[in-house]
Amino acid sequence: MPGYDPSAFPPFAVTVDLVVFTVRDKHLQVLLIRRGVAPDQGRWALPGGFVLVDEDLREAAVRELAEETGLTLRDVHLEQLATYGAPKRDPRMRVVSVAWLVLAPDLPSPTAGTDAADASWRPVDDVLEDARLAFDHATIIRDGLGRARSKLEYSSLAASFCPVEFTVAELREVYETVWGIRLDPRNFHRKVTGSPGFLAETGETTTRGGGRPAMLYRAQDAVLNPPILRT
Amino acid sequence: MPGYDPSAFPPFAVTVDLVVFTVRDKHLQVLLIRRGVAPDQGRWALPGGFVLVDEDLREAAVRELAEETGLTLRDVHLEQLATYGAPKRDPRMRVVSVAWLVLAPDLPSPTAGTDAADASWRPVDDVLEDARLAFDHATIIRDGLGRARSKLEYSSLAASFCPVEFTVAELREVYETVWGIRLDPRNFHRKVTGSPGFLAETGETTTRGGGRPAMLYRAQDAVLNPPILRT
DNA sequence: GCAAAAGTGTTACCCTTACACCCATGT
DNA sequence: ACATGGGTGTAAGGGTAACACTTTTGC
Repeated sequence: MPGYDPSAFPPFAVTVDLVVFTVRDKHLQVLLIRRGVAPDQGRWALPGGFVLVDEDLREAAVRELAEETGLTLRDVHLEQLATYGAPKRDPRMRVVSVAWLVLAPDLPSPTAGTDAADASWRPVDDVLEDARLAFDHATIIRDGLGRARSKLEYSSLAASFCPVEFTVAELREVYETVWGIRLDPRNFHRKVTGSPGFLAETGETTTRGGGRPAMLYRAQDAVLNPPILRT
Repeated sequence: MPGYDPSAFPPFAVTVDLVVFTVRDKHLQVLLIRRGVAPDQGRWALPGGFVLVDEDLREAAVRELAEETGLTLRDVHLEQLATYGAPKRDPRMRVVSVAWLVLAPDLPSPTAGTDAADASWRPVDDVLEDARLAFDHATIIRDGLGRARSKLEYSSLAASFCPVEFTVAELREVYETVWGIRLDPRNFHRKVTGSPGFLAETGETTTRGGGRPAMLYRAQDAVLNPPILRT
């Protein structure tokens, strides 16, 4: 492989696709956009777009996130998921797409004020059942779901689904929703409040949710060694 | 974003880079190739190359693996690592590289009979210290090392570093080398032989390594739920 | 007072850990 | 016989899981 010859390699288009998850109404939901043009016109697709000439991949993801949802890095967790580049995944041309996983809190109308008028939250389970998704986006969402589920186990990422200040019960609901299981509220409480580096007390309480006032916490670090209980 | 206009998006070159790890001489080693041309001439680099027009990304990784090392999917574990596309990572042009993690057994002369004459195994620790690596390949290797270390914990991937038939002690040496720790041979033995779906007995034994003959095993499934012990 | 949710105490159980001990080979 | 590594037994300790119980609010 001697020095590069511009005509020696095929040109690709490079895009970013965003798998934006949130927990809303006791369901894990993913942000989708209805395609207005062919191919796959009328189908749901992941938000995303082309990477610009002088733009890093993460920059492109952040930009598209802001353009299509109004969300910023202060609001969400963002990490690279995987890259998809099957030759015919887009029938028009050779497109390689770098997919990003975004975990967002259930903000009020996160898609308002954007140009993506046809964006909406859809329950992940439903979406993967019908699977009338554009391109290979069903696969990408499936991969994102797997990543999200496994990462909750050994990180404190669940807090990314919560507002800045949240209660232990709200955090527990995230785990229960994403994993589709029930957790013992008492053991869960002990577990997360006893994990150093996970939660930081705010000193304030709230009675949203009813019952005895609950302590409000903020997320603290990032990774924690022993996994969160699952039974 | 109306229909695609071929002149509306910038063209990229897309490559694959391979982070091939093996355990050799009690050290985790990575396969590197000395660059013969500018830029970064004379520096060590990861094996890799351009993705072809009608080729899937994984196909490209498999092809490059065979071309540069002679290894095939029957020999190794291969999984996508991450994608790197900083605008100036290659000074000549805009290159997006999809990196793949390869875990290979310590085969006899795996680079023989290939066109990559300057390929050689280098201890990962040394490589990341000097860091006279081409492009952003130090970052890629670091990411690959992190992935390999964490994946050993909750998968049976360690067996990918072993020959087809291996002893429990050989498997243990993989963990000890990759994690840089010592494991209790007796507890380790109980742990792995007691994990259903991890090891399959061959019925044969070997005395390589000395002492009492050791049972030979083959790798069985892929994932196992409880993590391997680390103390 | 009563319902509802927050949070604490307690105990059985299991898995890990540490290490004593026996087994089967080569020399 | 003895060294070397393979493999089993066993008991202490720590974390999990299940659940009784107390606390603090709203209605």
